Amino acid sequence: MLGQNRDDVRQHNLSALLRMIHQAGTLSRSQLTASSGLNRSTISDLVTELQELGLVFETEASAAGVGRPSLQVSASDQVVAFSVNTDVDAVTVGVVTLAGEVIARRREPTNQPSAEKAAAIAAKVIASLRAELKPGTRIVGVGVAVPGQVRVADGVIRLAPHLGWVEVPFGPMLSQLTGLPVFCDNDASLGCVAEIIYGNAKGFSDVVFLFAGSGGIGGGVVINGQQLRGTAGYAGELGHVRISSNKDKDYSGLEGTLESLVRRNDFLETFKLFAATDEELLLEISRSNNAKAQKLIENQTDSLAAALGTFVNIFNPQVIILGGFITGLFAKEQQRLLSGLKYNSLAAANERVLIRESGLGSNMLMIGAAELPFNELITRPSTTSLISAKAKAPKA
Amino acid sequence: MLGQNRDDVRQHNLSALLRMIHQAGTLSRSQLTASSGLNRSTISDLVTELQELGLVFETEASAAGVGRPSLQVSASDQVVAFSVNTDVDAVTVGVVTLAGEVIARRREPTNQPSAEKAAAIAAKVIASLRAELKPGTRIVGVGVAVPGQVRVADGVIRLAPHLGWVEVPFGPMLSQLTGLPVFCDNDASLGCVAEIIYGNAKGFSDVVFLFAGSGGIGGGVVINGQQLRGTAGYAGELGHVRISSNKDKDYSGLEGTLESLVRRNDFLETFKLFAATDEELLLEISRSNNAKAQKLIENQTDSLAAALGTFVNIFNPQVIILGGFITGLFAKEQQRLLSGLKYNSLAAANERVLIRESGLGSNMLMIGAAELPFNELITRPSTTSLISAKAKAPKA
DNA sequence: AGGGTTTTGTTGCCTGTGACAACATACTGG
DNA sequence: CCAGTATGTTGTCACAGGCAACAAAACCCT
Repeated sequence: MLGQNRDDVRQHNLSALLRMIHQAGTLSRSQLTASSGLNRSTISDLVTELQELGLVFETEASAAGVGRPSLQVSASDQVVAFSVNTDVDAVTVGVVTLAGEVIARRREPTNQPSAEKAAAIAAKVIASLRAELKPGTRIVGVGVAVPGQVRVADGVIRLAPHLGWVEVPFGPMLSQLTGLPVFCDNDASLGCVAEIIYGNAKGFSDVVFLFAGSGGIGGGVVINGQQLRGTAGYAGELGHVRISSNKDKDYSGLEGTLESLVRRNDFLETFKLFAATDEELLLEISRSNNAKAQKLIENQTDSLAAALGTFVNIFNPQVIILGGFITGLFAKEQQRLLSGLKYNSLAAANERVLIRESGLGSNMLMIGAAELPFNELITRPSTTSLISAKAKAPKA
Repeated sequence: MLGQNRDDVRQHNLSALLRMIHQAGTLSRSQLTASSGLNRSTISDLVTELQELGLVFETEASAAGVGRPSLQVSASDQVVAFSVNTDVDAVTVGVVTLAGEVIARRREPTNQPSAEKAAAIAAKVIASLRAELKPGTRIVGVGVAVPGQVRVADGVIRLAPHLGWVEVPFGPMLSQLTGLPVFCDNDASLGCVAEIIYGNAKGFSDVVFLFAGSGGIGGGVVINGQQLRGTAGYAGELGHVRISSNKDKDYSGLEGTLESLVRRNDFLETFKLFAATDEELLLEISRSNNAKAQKLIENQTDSLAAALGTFVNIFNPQVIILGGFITGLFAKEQQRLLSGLKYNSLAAANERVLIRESGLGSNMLMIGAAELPFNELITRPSTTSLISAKAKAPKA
């Protein structure tokens, strides 16, 4: 349907306003008027509708400046989404408000859970968090961040190597257990979205995101404001980009890739650590002073630079966001990384690119995953149905 | 301006219809009704407006089937764009109608022309072709395909290594000489667009295009129906993707890239040719039977496969279109290429990807370049001004 | 040949949406 | 307290597309 009829305009404008409010948290009506280009009276009408839908609320202005103070429009904190991150060592569940705030988070340690087990854990925590929600709170749905390749359309995990999941319909499973709509996507892609809305890529439209955790290297890309997903949702696998003729294989079995060359485990071995949090590892990297460690840092920095060069040539982004232990390489060997990047990319494309560290820390995936159900709501504000927190029959 | 007002709807629908007609050449009103989702009466109204703008014309149906025959709506062949391709050995200028037909083409041989010289040649040929246009013909503008990095916004060529152009405002130069609006873009990007509209990628929304000519390897990418351009228009430099630790440099000075490993000149040397057209070279590749040539073909096929694997991991496209001499590798070593691609990419992403040869031949760049001005017209059908072919004061 | 059926174009009317202008409201600053 | 400025509110208006009824042009069957 390429045509657009009358009703679509209303939907579009309602959606555009809600998106602005969601991303900013709070905006004045006059700001909405200015940045939407719509008439004052139209904004008034649309905001009233959003209010009636229970998605936003208005508050008196804290007058500052000449003229009549504009009403402040805020995203409702009575509208929430659950976010789930299934990782090798834990299942983490969060509650995120439409205003973008993480109001609860619970981490359930486990060890390489099967999909069934992870879904059961997630459903249990969701039920418990749901019971604690304030009365009147309504739920949009559940967003799941998975370290692996996800078929976004139907929530099937095609391959999550560290979890050992192959072709698992995790989305439907969790939906069955919770009775809520569930949306799944790759963790790094969601991290990228979160960084753009609330983090260090805020406001940028062309962003490359690279996250290096214990589960290898994941990537997320946003181009012209749109998430790169590809035909089936498997795009953006930046860790599996081949940059070397090396025969080392990565976790997905591919040779000479970024993930096969920039490895967290190499650092753990060199520092003689069995396990470490990202914070501990970053500290070790920053204060390392022996030759062997330095050599490792330099080699990995060079590999990272080669990959970043390729990304710059392919995407010509405004900013590259680094997350996980590779931020340590950036911090310690910034000059080497930047000159390597220059060396491996075209001048036209690399001259304006910014490199930044991830800015959201541990809430990143919670926020990113919640964007999945929120995005449904924001795209169709007046037709998406919300579910009451206390949907089950209350005891008399 | 995220908001959308009443007038935008009309523009949007007008634009959507014109785009459909442009791509199909001719469509019946009922087809327009069906695929736009708009009402019959609305279509009637919109088509009338497009007709009044002189962009389309209607003809009686060649009745086939029950029911009243639907009027056929065709793109006007009185509305044309000039396309220009500046290459190392020639400047080629074409005239393309809004229906997508190349009605004239002229090739002016030259030798590594300066930007000034190329612009002068192009302007001269445009003037001569313009004089031959049928009276009543109107011109949309000029589209230029350049083998190099182009800042799309203002038509500045940042670097065209083979032409030796650095930071040249070719667009403004040619606009000055012709008095027409001029739009520039990278040649391979335009080839990709052409293949999607009229060629072997017709109808696909996620396409990777790779063209290997005498000027190295260029790439074009379309994601979700949108051309990948990046912040400044330098995205899609697929030839400069690093796939090896090799120290060989490509034409832009980058090491270990696809372009440094898959080289036309290697074939010319092996076949002891000084120069050859693509057709001649493809013939040589297809009938080569000595061990040395075979080894070369296999090596280059492997390099190509590694790069394609990376593209599949990054973009998860529906189809990859190959153009230039690498189609010879695909034709001769298809199995090797496909299994190499599988080896170098994730199963989820590679399982459905198609590989095809370019289908437009020598008109590809003419069509692609013409899309640049046409796209302006199609985006804003009622406000874009067209220029009469005989704009100069006629002699009494 | 002619009436029935099907599909499409045309016309006039209707509804909903955003623009606009006039007015009301709420603040600052002298 | 009044001028100035910015914003919210209200009623009217213009205009785009939907819709229904009718006309037109083909096919099909008897």
